[in-house]
Amino acid sequence: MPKHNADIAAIFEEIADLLEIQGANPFRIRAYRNAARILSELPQEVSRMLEKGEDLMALPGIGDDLAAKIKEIVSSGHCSLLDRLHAELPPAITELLKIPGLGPKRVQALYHDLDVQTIEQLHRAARDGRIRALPGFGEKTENNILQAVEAHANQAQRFKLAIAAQYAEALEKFLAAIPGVAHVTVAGSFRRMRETVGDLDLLLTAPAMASNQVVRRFTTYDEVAEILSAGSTRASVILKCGLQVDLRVVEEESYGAALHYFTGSKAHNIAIRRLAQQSGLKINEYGVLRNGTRIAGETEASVYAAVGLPYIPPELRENRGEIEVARIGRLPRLVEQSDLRGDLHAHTKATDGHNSLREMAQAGLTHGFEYLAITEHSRRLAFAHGLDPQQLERQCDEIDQLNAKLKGITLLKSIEVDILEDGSLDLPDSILARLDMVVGAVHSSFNLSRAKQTQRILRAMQHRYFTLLAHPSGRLIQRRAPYDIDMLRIIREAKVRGCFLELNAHPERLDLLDTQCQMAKEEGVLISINSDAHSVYDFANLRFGAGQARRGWLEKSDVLNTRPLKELRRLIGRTMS
DNA sequence: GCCGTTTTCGGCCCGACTGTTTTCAGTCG
Repeated sequence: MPKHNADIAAIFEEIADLLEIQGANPFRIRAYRNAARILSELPQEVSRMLEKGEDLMALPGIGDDLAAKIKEIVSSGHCSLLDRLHAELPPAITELLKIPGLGPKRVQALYHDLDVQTIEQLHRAARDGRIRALPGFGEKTENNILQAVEAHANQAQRFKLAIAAQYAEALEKFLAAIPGVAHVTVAGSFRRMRETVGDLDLLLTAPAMASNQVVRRFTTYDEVAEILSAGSTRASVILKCGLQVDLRVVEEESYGAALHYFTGSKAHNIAIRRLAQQSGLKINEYGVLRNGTRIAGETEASVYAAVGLPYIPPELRENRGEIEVARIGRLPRLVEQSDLRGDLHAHTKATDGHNSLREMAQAGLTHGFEYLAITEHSRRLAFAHGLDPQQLERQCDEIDQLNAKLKGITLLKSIEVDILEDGSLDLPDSILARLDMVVGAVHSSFNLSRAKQTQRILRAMQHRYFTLLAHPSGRLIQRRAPYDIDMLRIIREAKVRGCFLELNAHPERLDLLDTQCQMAKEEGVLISINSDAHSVYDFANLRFGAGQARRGWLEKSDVLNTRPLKELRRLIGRTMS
């Protein structure tokens, strides 16, 4: 069984959980969690790195011991430390940590005193009133556990960014209207534009005297289903939709420090605070302090400046090397949504879209596009009314006629052609030759082996008219795993063939992943940030695509559709045989 | 368990809220 990075990360997470219950050194536990995070974000497989004889200790947070453990897991399929821990503690016990309110100490006590090993046993113990008798527990804690266990059954999922945005924006409006409130900012993973968010972190500024009142008002928001906690400066609630919202109120002078703290990521914050420590400073959510005296904190930039760094954009704050490049003045100038001059993936009602060519062109114009590629599905995708060669011919004629009348925007003749299982394209060269560009995509046979799936896509990219690979990994967030492919080989082939990869901005896709964007950038392959619009409203999704691109460190020059039309035509116009 | 402008030991981010006690541990973000 090949071990993927995610498998190894899961083993390290489990080790961390078990060590925590045993009361091990917290920094040792952190080392395992840190390694799990590093591995799950790593774009290449460590098993492959080992095959190639690369040194795992070059990875941040991986030292002698963890490198040896990774080797052991890859070669033998198991980890002796985990085996030993399983012999010492019941294997299901880490499940108990997922119950809100239960941490390692309480889980340890429940196991030791009541032999609670599973969530079912926990439920019974709480119902029978046996928990309240334990030292450090009480009636209230027991009740909370009971409720948390019952809520765990239909536990809250992570929310896709676009969905969270709807709740966030409504809340922002509500909060901004509260007397005394100056700033309202959604921080946390939402501000970092992560593809899904576990909760919303809202930061408000208000005078200290008003703080209490502001928190109370927040808890009366119409959509609040449950108040988890509410103090004088912070509160947590669950909305009716199941989304948790954490609110924090600070004074204006602390806005920057609080925003930095509340935006995260945790790993980034820890690294920044460590830097501060090294120069005798302390950073908390109220400011940057030297010997107890505030020296910065009103803006985020002032916090970074205090530790000798330029402002780091939120999307980069994952502790994936951004601090090191900031220190040497090499931060990327991240691409902005407004840099996009066009969109290279859109459908009309000729197939499964909802608007006409003209309506899509008009909408493109209002989004400031100079060009828009029309990319219907091809005949293989019958359920989407995919076009056959004759239908595509007719659409090309229509586009030519419309282009003669349109001012300020040019429609590009294209197609989202199916890449068939053997890597051939779903339409003949005779019609592909007439197009401005060819977008290829996989819509079937998702479960091929890694070798076959990779070969399939490589072969498609070798086609003389192939221009752009749409949604390269095929994953649907929380619904469908990516197909098993060697993305680095595909990116390198794109470089050789002079073609491009898409970052599909649809909130369900956001495909390429951020780390894969970074990989493409390093290999010198341009990315096209496309909406995959099926209606005039979908161009708004480019916001999420731009966010993902920024998380992938992409600059304007790394993005194909930041180019003016003339340059774009030169780039997509290559014909290789 | 990792790591080094505090270099091979001795540190490792920091504060709010809750519940149980009565000064603090546990949990969470």
